[in-house]
Amino acid sequence: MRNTLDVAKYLLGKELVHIIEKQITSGLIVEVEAYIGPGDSASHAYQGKRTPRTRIQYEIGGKAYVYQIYGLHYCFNVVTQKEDLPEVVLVRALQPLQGVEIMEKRRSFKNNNRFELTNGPGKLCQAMAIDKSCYGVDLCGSKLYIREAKVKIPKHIAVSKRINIEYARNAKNFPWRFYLKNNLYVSKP
DNA sequence: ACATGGATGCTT
DNA sequence: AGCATCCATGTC
Repeated sequence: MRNTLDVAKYLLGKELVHIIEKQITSGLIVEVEAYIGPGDSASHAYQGKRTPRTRIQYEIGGKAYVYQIYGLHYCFNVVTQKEDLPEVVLVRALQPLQGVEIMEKRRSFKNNNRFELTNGPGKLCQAMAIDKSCYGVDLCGSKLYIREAKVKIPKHIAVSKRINIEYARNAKNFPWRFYLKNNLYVSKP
């Protein structure tokens, strides 16, 4: 079985697809972070915390963990492990592929830099219309799913510490952020 | 550098 | 019940 750090790296270059009433949007995953359960003080499941929000993290891998943050934005994660092992990969940035105009409309995107359409966890959820209704969705299904991309992009993986977890005492410097080197759609730290 | 924003999960 | 927190973003 793959550990979550391997899954995180594996997901880079894969295509995330969301189909809503024949409106297709998709993008290549170019930036991710791993959140590794009970021992990770940055994880929502730190110390085995079970709440209505984290429930899905304890189910079998391959499902969507979506949560709202700051009352404003959603974040999309992939549950990665077997039952009762709450580990996830947060998707932080996409390289838009299909339905760019739909995404721009959802984001009220005007004269902005095209690299800023989906270069952040909240931005990509808005662009892909991922919200609470996607909580727990099977990512091997046919509505919101991840697949091997037909388009291939360079897969040189860079590593860094995770973003915006200064509160996470011991875990804040863990090198669990992975992104594609030189890819312009990666978020700006 | 700062306001925004509300669900979430703590503590009483 | 009340309250501090937060895996951002956009605009200042």
